[in-house]
Amino acid sequence: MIEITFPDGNKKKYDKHVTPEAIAQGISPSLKKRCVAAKVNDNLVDLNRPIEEDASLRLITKKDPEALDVLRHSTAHLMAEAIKQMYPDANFGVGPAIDEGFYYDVDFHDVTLSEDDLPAIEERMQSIVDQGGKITRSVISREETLELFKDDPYKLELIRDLPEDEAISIYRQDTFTDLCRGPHVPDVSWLKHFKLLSLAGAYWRGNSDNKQLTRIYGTAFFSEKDLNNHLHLLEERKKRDHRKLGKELDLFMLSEYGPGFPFWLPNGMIIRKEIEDYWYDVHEEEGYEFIQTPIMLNKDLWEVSGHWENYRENMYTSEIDDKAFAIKPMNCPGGMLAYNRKLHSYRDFPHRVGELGLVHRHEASGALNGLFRVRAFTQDDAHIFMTKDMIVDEVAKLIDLYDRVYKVFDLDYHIELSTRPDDKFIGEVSVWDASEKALEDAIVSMGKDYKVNPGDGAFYGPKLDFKLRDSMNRIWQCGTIQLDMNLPERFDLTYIDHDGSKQRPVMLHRALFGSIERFIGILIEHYAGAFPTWLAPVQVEVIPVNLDLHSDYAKEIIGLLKEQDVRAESDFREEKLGYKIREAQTKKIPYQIVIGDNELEAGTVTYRKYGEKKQITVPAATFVSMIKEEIDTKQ
RNA sequence: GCUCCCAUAGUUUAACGGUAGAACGCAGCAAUGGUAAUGCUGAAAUUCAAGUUCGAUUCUUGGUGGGAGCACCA
Repeated sequence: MIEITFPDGNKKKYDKHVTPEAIAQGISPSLKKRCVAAKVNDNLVDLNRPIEEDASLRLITKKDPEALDVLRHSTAHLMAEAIKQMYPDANFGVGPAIDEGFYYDVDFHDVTLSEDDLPAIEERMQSIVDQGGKITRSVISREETLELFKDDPYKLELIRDLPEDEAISIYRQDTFTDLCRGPHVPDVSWLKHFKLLSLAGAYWRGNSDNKQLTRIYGTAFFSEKDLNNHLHLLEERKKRDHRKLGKELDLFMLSEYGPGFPFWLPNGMIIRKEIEDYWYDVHEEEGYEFIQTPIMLNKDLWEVSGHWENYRENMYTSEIDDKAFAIKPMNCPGGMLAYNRKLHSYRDFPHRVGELGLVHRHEASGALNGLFRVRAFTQDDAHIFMTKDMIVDEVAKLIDLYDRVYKVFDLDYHIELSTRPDDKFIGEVSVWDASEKALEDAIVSMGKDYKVNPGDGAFYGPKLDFKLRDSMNRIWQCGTIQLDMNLPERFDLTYIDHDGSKQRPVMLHRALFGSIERFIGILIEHYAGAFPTWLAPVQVEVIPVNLDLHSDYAKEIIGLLKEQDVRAESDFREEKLGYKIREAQTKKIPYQIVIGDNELEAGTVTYRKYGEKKQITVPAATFVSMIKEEIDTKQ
């Protein structure tokens, strides 16, 4: 007999070799039906895997997050089986479950697959499912495995990399056998709701020196409904694509004359200026000073900063008067020069210096993507100089600031702490430990949760990253707070301490939006182009019912709004009311006002808010103060 | 940078290797209106370079740009 401990702490005796499936069945047949896999001593295993000794057991049902991974991994195998049947020469790389689905990397050799081939593979997958079949696991010897996969070069490579003493498991279903750690669903009949989505090249083992395989992406769910919801989400993301909306709303453009160098158009400029003004306001309140450093500086400076050595391939260079210059890829070196222009006292710390700095980086052509990845962008940078014992308070203050600003944009976030890399780092381990502790203390003091990424810090210091979640469930890294132990040394930064001695300040880099360009790209998709009133390029569209009778009153209303700096417009073309209303809607203007005889006589306006159906008539002055309030509070 | 895919008026798009067609937008004319498209008329396009062909938007090669990924991303 062995003893099984359940998640609620209950213990129960079972015969040796009992399977999780049998245990589930014993509890209730309906539970067994919902079970996908099990966690035995925290290892995810198949339901029919016998348990040999005392263990803790957690049954994984369809509701558990791990269950989707199992399902999707099994669907990847199903896809591989279908592909093997259709393309017998295909060789397989790896085929894991990922966040929203799965993929499998396949070497089709001389065959080039296109997206048009995916439906046929899907059909084959479906017919395999229709035939039904168990998925079974077996453990075989290394020699047997090597023999079994002798025609699969990628699998052989994976097998050779497995530790000598590790048991090698394979999974079989019907005609298909794959090297796999598992676990899998017990039966292919579980795999009903899947969809193949796209394909693209992917380097074998993620190394650009290796051959490129064809990666096929797909997704799978337990129910038709979940699958459809996910497909709708993907469609909605496509609809909100900032490149599409940016064109429709005339916010920005890209030209083939400047790949990766965005142009800001009048509408986009309004949004950008609002955000920058807000940034200056809020930082001024927080005690920041502002600078702007040159875009181009002598190569000697980049040698001091280390960029010439470490970042050269991403820098644009030029010559001035026979001297080598580089366009800045980061703002910090210029900021260091500004700091060093004079002596600093501990009394002036923390010394906070902000810069909306335009940087240029030569990104690989294939990396460019709308406003998300560009070659020229504005960092909302700041450098803060202080003493060691100020770190906790200052970082806490920053977290509070970030928290407030992200709320304004209705963006959730979580914090990740990246710590000292294992090998490549500068400075003393004890200093690193203290710095990491300071960052942690700051987070804790603000009552925030965080996740640790061990070894993910930059070589020059630990950092906090702020990962935003948008309305389409995507994660974006925007904010960052990084301690820097490198540049203060390289630029020999100092301050005068109490006792008159020269000391080295602590410095941190921080950005709230990261890149203004990218942040606006995120906002476009987050809001689906329907910006909150304070950001909207046009805030009010005034529509007269009859041009002859109501134009003057329309102009009067616009005058009232403009007096309060509300961006109001009217279209005095000879078009029908319905036409103008439709246009205001397609432009996603927050407020449309219709005025006719009724409004003219009563001195009122009839407004409708974007996204709502109801029409409300109020005195003109009431409307003005209402919208003014909404704009001022950035609702 | 790599693999695959794509490139037609300002925008979205149609055209077996044989006259480039539409919708929106723009301009002109008429219609004067109450919550998502009034009608008529007009101007407006084959990404660039080479090749195959009697003839190329269509086929081939290359350039440029874009997309999906990969790699990259202090």
